[in-house]
Amino acid sequence: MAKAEVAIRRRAPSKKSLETKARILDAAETLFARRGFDGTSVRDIAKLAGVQVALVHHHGGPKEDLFHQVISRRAKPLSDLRLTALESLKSAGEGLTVRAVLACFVEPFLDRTLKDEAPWRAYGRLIALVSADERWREIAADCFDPTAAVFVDELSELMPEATRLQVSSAFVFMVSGMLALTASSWRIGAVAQSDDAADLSGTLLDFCEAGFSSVCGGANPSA
Amino acid sequence: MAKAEVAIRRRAPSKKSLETKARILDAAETLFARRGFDGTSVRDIAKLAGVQVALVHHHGGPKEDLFHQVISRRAKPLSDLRLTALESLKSAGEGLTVRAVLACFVEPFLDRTLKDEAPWRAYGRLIALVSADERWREIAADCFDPTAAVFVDELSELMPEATRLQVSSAFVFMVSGMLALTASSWRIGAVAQSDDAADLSGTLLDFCEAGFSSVCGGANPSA
DNA sequence: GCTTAGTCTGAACAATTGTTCAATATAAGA
DNA sequence: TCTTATATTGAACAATTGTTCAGACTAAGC
Repeated sequence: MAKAEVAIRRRAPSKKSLETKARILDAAETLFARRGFDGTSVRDIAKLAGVQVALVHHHGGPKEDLFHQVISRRAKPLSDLRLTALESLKSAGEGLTVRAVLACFVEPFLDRTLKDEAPWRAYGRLIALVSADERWREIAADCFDPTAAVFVDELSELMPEATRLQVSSAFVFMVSGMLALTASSWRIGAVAQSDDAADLSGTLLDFCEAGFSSVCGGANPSA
Repeated sequence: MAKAEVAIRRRAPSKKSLETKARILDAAETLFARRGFDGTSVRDIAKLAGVQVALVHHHGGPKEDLFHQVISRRAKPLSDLRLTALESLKSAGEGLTVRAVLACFVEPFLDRTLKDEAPWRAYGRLIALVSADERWREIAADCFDPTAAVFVDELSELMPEATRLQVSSAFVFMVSGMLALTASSWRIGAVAQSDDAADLSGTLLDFCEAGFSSVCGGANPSA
């Protein structure tokens, strides 16, 4: 991350400067999502944010740091949404099914990236990009792996017969389906007409619930 | 595609020149897969191929055309593998199950991108990139949609209760899982130790067979 | 109100980008 | 063998890239 994070601040950043930084991150998020890291220039970001090129560096540091900041900015809130959903499900005492746990992971993401405001839509596509590119492995590990581990643990407890590899594999399949919905739902040809996001989300859960039970259920794993 | 494709040839290309072109496409494939379209420069490709920069243009045309050629070069053979597998399955008279049809689509791809030679591994990652980026929608439609349509048709016949949207959605989930295995199997933490590709391929089929039967089976779709 | 850390501007840097062109070497077709 | 279409070279083009810097502006903290 940028050295600005480490430097000793003698004055609190003004509200206006915080707004500027947010505007820069928003612009970067939009463009990185649309054209990828290498397809986006710092100048494009500056132009969209309505600021000078040097100001992007001032607030975001080198381009790679800026990218990292864009990813991590929404990662924490997203993880919180997922983990609190899981916590409240567990504290409910009943209904702790595989499907319900999967929903705690999938729905906070899809609710925002499919239906909600534009920034989250862009962020969704961006996550799909990051997850597909081994180049950003560190960023992905930093921002998403801890929460994913919690869910894999929970699922493993719910399906004690399954090996860790089986649960992890099924989890990756589910994540890939979730990201496909956000980033390339246009692949589902007819989907354009039916804009009911809840349907897609539900279909994904149907698909993955059955998939998990098949892969991680009590069936003979070697046959 | 390049105008070179349209131009009237008065002489057959020499064997050496065909080799050069193949070498350029190989280099482009490797680098595009590793760093994406924008992250790869024509000069990088030329250097890896051991030729002059201008020669890349001579054989591949503009960068976008070169990219298109790299994708389509292996698309035809791949489609043939899938379609002949499906044909021989159908002509066998029996065993025409959902899982068997899915295997006809998945296995020709995973067998090569997971186990086989390096060029196919790179190609697999490249397809994942193309599929995730709406920018290459035309290329993807050109190279893969026709074959995909055949399989969706076949699956729809096997599961007549399902709507086209349900089959398409499930199919997209399966494709996304398949691409995740090729391009980001590192996401499955422990997978590095078990290098048995057949296991992953089989796990994906288990997962998707159950998913299809859940989403496209006779269950009440609106409840 | 003064001081100055922090914000912002405008311009410039060197490096790299995709593409083009004239000239040379090579080999296919007569 | 001779002609010439094609393959290949080397150099150059203008445009864009990420980054930096000195100076002007603004407002936070005394």
